[in-house]
Amino acid sequence: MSESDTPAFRYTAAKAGEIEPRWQAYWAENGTFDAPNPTGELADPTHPRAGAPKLYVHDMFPYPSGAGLHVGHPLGYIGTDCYTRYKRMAGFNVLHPMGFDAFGLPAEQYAVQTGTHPRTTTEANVERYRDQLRRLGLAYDDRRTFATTDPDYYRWTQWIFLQIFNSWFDPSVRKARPIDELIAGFENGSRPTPDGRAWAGLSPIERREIVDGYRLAYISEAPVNWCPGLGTVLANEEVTPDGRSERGNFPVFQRNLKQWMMRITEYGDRLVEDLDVLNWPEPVKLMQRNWIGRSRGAHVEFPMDAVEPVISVFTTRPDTLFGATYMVLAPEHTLVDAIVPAQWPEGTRPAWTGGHATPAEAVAAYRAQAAGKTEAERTAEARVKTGVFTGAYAINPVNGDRIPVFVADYVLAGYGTGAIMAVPGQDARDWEFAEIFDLPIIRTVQPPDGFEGAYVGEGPAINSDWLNGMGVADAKASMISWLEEHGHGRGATTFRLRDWLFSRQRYWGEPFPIVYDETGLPIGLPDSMLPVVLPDVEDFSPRTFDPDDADSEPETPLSRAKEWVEVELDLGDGPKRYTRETNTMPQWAGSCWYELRYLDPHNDKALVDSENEAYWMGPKGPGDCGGVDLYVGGVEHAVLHLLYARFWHKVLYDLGYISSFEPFRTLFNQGYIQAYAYRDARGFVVPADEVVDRDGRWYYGDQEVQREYGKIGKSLKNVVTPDEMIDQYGADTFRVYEMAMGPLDVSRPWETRAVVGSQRFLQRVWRLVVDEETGAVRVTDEPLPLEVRRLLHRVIDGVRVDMDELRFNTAIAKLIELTNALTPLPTVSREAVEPLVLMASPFAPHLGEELWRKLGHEGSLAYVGFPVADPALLVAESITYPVQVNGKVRGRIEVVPDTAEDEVRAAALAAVTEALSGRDPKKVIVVPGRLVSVVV
RNA sequence: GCCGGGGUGGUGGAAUGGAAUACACGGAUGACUCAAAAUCAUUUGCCUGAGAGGGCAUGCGGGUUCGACUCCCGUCCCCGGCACCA
Repeated sequence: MSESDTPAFRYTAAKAGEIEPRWQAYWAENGTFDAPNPTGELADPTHPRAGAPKLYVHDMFPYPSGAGLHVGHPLGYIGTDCYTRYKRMAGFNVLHPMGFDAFGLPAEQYAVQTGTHPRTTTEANVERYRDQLRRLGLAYDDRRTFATTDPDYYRWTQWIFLQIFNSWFDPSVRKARPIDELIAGFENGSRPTPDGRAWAGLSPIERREIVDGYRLAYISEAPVNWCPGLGTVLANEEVTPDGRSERGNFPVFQRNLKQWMMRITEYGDRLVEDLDVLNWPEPVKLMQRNWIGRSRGAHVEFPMDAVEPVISVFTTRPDTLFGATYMVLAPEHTLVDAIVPAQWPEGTRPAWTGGHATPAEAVAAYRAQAAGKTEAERTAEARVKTGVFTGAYAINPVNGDRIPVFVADYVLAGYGTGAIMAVPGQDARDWEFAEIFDLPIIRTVQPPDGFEGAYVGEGPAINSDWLNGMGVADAKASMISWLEEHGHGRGATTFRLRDWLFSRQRYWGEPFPIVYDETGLPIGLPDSMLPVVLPDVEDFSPRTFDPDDADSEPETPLSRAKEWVEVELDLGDGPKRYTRETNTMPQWAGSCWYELRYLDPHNDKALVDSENEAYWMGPKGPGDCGGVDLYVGGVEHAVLHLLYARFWHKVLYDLGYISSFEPFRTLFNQGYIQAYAYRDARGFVVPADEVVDRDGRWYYGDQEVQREYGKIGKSLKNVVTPDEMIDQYGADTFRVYEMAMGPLDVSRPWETRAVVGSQRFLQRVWRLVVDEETGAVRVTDEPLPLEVRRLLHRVIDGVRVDMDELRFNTAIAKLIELTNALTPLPTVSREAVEPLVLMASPFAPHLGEELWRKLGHEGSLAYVGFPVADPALLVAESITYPVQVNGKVRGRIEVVPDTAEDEVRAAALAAVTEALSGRDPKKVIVVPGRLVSVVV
């Protein structure tokens, strides 16, 4: 395009490039988007929205990577920005903050490669992100921003850790309580110690060990996911189903290691139940329910016929107990050795022994074989059931039957009790195993006629004594009562959810506010010693290993900072030597509570002032959970972040620090912007922006290439950045395009060549106000033609509804319609243009401000009321009725509103006489205001 | 395997059980221009027809209804989650 030919005052990328930074500077100077708190340093009673209804809108904050933003990243941010700008205009006191999730692996890995300190790269990346977001015109309250790596922030992350460390879960009230209350109970004798010993008779160390066993944050030596390739342990949530690390895709091994855990399992019931009150997408709730995996059933005790130990099993189907024909223990089950007899019992079938001379040998061989398999191998083997007889028999408590006990790896050590009663008639896995080992199958629920295999459905109980004829639910309840009465078991609930592995062997994370004394037991530091600042070290690389070296030992980077680790402190009993905890917290820690800190970001007395928390996040009434009014982010956080954040929030609620018991009342998952990538014949990716489309085929130079659809990324050579789009079209055009592409929650492909449509729309809006040749404002005060006025009010009405429901694509379509209706009019009326500019401004805020100013207004439009439709004008002047004959439209009639039904009917029949071709209508349906349907 | 979500023009998408395809991209034609770009105007689901019109279309097959993209049953395909969880 040649500069000289373009009208001097047309809205172009260059014009946008001049307007946009000017308004961004104006907003920053005037603190336009600062939201007043009810109290504290951010209170402002003179603010235009002080005392107005509040709205807290919150985005999942970004991890500022070295690569910067691509066009996909800001989709949700633009969405919340449009929404909050609209709501602010509509009268709400809107809080919309942004921060940075800046601890984590990439900065550390980059640091290891380049020798730059992670803080240096992190700070540079954060600055770059701030600039990129600022250029988009996002309206944040900049006073409330922070990075999780700021010591002022992670001081409170550490403080919350200490609250969790200093709490225990009291099942009788189903909530966390201060650990001091537990200790007081032991001291005054109102609470017995777990093993019944008298508290007074215990040594201080024994007492500390007992108390440590109750803490919500605790150290355990338990099987954890050890990833030698990363040099760190990982949470279950960070391990893929095939047993590899989600980050880096290295093998993960089960190892017994001493690690910090959080007792999230205690919150299993509440985490499941409170999902019901959340306004979240159902798929996300379902994923959380599945992850937590609450199962209700019973524990049943099976005595052995020859030895002492009793085997406890968990079952969800106590009603099928009469069909339990054998038992299975996980290979790792601790009772296996205790029940194995010296010899195979008389008459043991050869197929059960695995060819071994004694049960001990058979079990040992099977265990060795099972332990040698990785998770991936176990899954890969198509789940053919394997196992071996232990030589032992148990007694089915309900009928006294003697049933064989097997060891098999289809029973998992980590779930339930690690042992099952096998009911092949009602369980597909047990059925398979029973067929292989030729074990008896007893049906205890009547299947439908002709049914083959394990029947897990509903039906009357059979072969089950007093249960016979009962439905499954009744039979379960009846069996549980019987078990409890006879001391053979009790109703029980188990969870798939495991406790949260909370320590990592990394440098770039929050240090634990924990030291160890000479006993080796952990001691929480007092608040006065926070923050525990991450020390500067020479070598911040974690020790990594050969990814397949399962026997390697974790080594934390902080353990090499000797002068930091070995410390003299006075913890109230005089100066003593202590050793600091050298693990760091996982990346999730910082995002577990950030929604609270935005409310009161500089408070150094508390993580958040309770009045401010109650104002922004408090429950709106009895039964309401409180929380952020709208939380927007990707569905990839459906379990990890969202589960951890809910857990911390509930602990803080239990301890009385906050009034909301859920962090995010409403959740919205935005879709992803994806992009096409192209590969040549050899399978190599070619730059997407150099591929041309000819007749439905794609060419790179003269060679044809194949198109695929997927993520935006460097390796796919299809990255488009917001900065490029801003340079080529301006931020407003980019914003409108992203919002107009489709519904916010749907993923869609990026298409740069379609962006021009959004620019044309903004150009037309601009042209309505400004003469492109002279720059003069061309708006008049003439009244609008009535038809256009009616359209204007229909658009206002529709746009408000769309905005409230985050349906920005249809809101923009309506604005385009209005613009297209105004464009051909001989004069441009202020009556239409001002509402149009106001309605367009959430999407194109810089253009909106500029035109508002040109229209003669002072200051910013951020607090000007959003247009309101006149209901009188929403009623159409006349109504067009389509007239259907046998479901097909054969004519139309036009009538004034409120025409009597008889009249409409007569007019309609007259309009379709030709189509009726003399036939008599059997039936005529008049839908008022809609259509007329004639049946012949 | 189980559980979700989704299949509408060349493309992104629109449609409280009531005119399918709004709005935009792309395409076509025209105006302006020496020309091109930009802009503006017209047009654009498919088939058929000179035209008026007619027929067919919301993955596929049924059903409910005066009327179905929308509700119900079956089926195929795509995307996502979980995966021996007793």
